[in-house]
Amino acid sequence: MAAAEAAEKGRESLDPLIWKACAGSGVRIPPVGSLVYYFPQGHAEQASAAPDFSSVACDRSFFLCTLVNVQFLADPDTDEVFARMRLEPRISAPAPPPERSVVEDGEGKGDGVASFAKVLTPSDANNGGGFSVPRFCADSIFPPLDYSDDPPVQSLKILDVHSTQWDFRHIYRGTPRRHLLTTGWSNFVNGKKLVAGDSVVFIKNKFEELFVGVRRTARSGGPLDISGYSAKPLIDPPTPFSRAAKRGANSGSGEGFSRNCRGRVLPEAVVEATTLAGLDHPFEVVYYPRVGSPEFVVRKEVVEAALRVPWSTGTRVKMAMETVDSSRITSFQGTVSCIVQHSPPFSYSPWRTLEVTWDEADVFQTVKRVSPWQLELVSATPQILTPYPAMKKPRTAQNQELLSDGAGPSTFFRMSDFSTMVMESMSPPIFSHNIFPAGMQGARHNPMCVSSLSNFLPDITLRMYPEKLNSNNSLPTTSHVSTELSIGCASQSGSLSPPSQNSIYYYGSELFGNAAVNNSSNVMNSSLRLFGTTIHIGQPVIADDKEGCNNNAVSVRPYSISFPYPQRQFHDDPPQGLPFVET
Amino acid sequence: MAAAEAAEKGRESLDPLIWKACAGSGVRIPPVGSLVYYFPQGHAEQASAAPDFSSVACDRSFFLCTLVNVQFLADPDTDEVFARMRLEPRISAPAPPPERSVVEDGEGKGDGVASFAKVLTPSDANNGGGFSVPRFCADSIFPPLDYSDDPPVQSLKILDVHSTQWDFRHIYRGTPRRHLLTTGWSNFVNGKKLVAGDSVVFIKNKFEELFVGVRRTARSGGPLDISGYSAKPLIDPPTPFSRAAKRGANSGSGEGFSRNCRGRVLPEAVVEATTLAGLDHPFEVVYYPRVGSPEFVVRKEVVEAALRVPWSTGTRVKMAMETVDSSRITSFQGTVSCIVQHSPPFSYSPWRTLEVTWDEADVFQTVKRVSPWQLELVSATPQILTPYPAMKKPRTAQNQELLSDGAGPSTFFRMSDFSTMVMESMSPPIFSHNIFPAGMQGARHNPMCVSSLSNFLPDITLRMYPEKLNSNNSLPTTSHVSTELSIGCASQSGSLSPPSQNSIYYYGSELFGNAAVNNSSNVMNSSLRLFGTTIHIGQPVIADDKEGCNNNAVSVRPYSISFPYPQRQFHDDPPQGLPFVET
DNA sequence: TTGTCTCCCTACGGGAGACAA
DNA sequence: TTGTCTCCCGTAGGGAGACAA
Repeated sequence: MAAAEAAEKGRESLDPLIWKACAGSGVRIPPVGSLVYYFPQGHAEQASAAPDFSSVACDRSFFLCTLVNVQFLADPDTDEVFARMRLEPRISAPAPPPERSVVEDGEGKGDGVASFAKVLTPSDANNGGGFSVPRFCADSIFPPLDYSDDPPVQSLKILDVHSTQWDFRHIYRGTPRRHLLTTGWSNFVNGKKLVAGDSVVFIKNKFEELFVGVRRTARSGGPLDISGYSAKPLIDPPTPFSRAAKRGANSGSGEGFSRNCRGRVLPEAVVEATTLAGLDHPFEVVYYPRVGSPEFVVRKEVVEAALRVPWSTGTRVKMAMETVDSSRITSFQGTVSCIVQHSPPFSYSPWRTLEVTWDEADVFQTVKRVSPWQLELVSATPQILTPYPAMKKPRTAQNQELLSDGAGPSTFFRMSDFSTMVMESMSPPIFSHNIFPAGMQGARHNPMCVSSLSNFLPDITLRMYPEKLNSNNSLPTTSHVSTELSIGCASQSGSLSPPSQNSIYYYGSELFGNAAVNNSSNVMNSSLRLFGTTIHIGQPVIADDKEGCNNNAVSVRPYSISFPYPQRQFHDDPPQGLPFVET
Repeated sequence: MAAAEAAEKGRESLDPLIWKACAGSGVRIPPVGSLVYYFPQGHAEQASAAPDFSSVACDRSFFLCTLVNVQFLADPDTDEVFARMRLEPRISAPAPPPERSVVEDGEGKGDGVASFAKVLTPSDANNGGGFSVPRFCADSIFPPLDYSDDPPVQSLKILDVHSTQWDFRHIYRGTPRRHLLTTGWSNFVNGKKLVAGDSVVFIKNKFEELFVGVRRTARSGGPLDISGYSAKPLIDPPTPFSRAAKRGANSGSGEGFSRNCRGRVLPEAVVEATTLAGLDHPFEVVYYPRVGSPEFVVRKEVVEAALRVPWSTGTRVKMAMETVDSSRITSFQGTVSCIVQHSPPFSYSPWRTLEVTWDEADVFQTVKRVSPWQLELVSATPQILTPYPAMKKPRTAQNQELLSDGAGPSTFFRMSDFSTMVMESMSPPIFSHNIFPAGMQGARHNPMCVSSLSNFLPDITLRMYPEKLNSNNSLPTTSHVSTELSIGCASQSGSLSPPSQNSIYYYGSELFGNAAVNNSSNVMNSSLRLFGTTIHIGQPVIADDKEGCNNNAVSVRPYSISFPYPQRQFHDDPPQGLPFVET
């Protein structure tokens, strides 16, 4: 069984609310009983080495399943939380029982659970045993201090995910006054082997009991490469989860666990799960929630809704991401720069098929390729205020060469089986849209405007995604539109509006929680900047993984990086430039 | 396979000479290819909990095997050496190939290997990082210091059993001058988790390379109970060899390994080995050499020779034991006080059937029950100089009740199958003795003299052990006899002499090495003290394990404890009263 | 508000001779 | 000869305010 790989890990389930707080509020575990899609590619991203799928007879790259069981667990060595999910493949899709999962629901704060995460600064992790407690954390999570004392001080008893108690001295001192954890903190840092960049999560439940969780950063020394997934040459060398380093001081110096962002799951477990799924047998998967490791078990409705959207190069999108302190959700905006086609056996997978150039170039570029359901459309009708001089010659010819490469014309999603499933489960009204006339191939290659990717869709894809084509004609948008100067080619007005703003939001809120809804509204009511790319503007590109859309070609050119996100005022980003995704 | 239990332990074989030095010179591993007996009881003594033999169909309690392979290994966690032996059961006994094992051979010092063991004092283990190097160790093992320096000092690079190097500063300083290890010693103590009572073994090979081994004491806190083995209620609770205690400082405090004298071997491995042996399938066993854990894989000749000896209550015996510094072998003398009969399924086993009251009451009583091949006969004809007033009434009646308990009369060794094998392999001359007339049962219950146990042997046993009965008539002894006051009832002159002094010595020297021969001679030429017991005097007792010969009944009464063993002048016993067997 | 610095106090590690068993 | 003590020094841990980002 797949369970063997984590056989001795995580004896008992955690309180789901505590688990969720440790995992981060952005993590969505579908409710038990719901219909989900399982994506082996996403599973493989969590493996310590590249799984060898050559033995898998089935060539499907996603599997419709019923989620029959979820265990909320924690790694005994690293304290990282993970979920073990039992899945039963479903050929046909019976009506899913309407059930809601605590973890899928929004904040969990309504349950009296509050949490605060902080990325450890070098001072927190290295120096003489002190931890700077952000004021918000002290005020909202810790019991109130008696400020009539001088200095105000108290002892905190905090349980970790293994119910081991840690004692900390919480003191409010210094000039100016600040909250600190002193005695006990050093023990904790050593015991948990924390380094700068790791996060601690302080959690208070409705009984005012305190808990502490840990999120590990991948050890610095190499950028976290999660930009894309290629089935062949998975980068990381196998890092066995060795428990060595119990030797004397002279020998090994290891910490006893890997900090690799992969490495928690055995490659064999992925292959096994995929094999079992292909045989329509029940199987188990283990999911470690991490920023940059999106869920690979996703609600059926979420996936299918996302695939109804007419994603194309130049589409303006936004992606919700929780702040590092897990207190809020922020949206980041960008432009679809590339439609990725994976290598076999995942040619037909929608997993991470959209490559996005993010507006905030510095912090977000490491997550370049995302899956459609991670994105929301930005409902903007951008006004092209100034023509942008093309820095490079439009590569129309080259892209057409690319299209004619290989075996036949590339398609957006060539997954006929998936499409079939999508269509089976579609609600009738969606089918009532008009079919957009085909035959637009190569119609307008104006660098100032974006042709829909559907221009390149062959007939079969048009038949499979009728509503996508139709949506290209639906308008108008109701969102506020930025009046800031926009550089480059934004999506053409009227050609990118989502078919149904409501349906997008519905699933978006499913995916990202209620906070995301509120936040998205905020963003929509805020100013909106748009960036373009110099190359792929107006040119839908279907790129193979190996060929790729490398950054040289995409060439992001931010014009202005000041952007008033009111939501970020309480962020706990470490100031020394740790990549956002590592927190 | 039995190997699974130690699957990840001990990757590679050590140099057998280093292994032997770490194990102690008293350890004898039979040579590969030789015929041996395997005793599951001895194997079970090394298990972490009482093996459950109920599933073992075969009721044999020992197995004639060929030793087909030996690996000399070291535990990666504790540094303790152990041997993995592969055994092939043999129904018939072909001529064993004459081969000698390095480890079975005597000192190993002829190979240029020298070693010195020291029991760590509290100062060595606890205090501010120093180790008092005995002068002999510094002179014989360490490279010579340049005594013209002031102070003389050098750096020692010493490899442990995993080839990890440890650096020590060796200095000769203080008034009066003494050898010390300073810098590096504290690291070593912490790294190896040494405590007072543990031993370190410094070893020099013929290339003058230095090695260090570790022998662990059972954690003080309870006396080491290895006095006897009962199949049913094995005392120790299961102490899983957990690698926990990787947690923070607040939680568990474990060391990562058990200091239990049992605990290295899984009970299931013992059952598995016994099961396979019973099916005449090859199997593997792991043996951890420890004082008090005698070898359970013993050369066939050694066992059979020992069983030819007419052991009986009152027999004067001696047992060789190496000094704690492994530099010498010392003999301890005592009197057989009890013949133990085990509970099923080991009723027919010779394992630890002899209970001995040792002359040196304080240091040796913890090893009360021994196997015949661990003992040598003392060829003495003790003179009873003063009648000893019985402190307790002779429990003749009670003992006779005990004899009539259970299913029929108890026997010396009721192991018909073993006897058969012994007889098959016996050399013809041994069979040429006369059969002693039977029917002496209950003849003389004189507390001043010891009746031979053979008095109680039923006919079947007489047939199996003809030479034992015959030996009761063989005399005289040629040994020196003590003129010290002897208390209690010693064995009657003329009734205990061994049939062949030479044969006893031959196997004795096989078992304990050449040094034992020399040493034994020394002892024989020294004065000889004899002690008796107040209870079992003159009463051959066959006791069941559960009923036992408890100490209250046996009641050792030493009269004089000064005993000039010249061999002990260089001992490294810690002075604070650690039991001898724990070193 | 909070990250980092420096100061400074204390505890502990550990190296030395004194001294005694 | 060597176990243990006490002394004493150096370093590291860590708790405090200063100061600046």
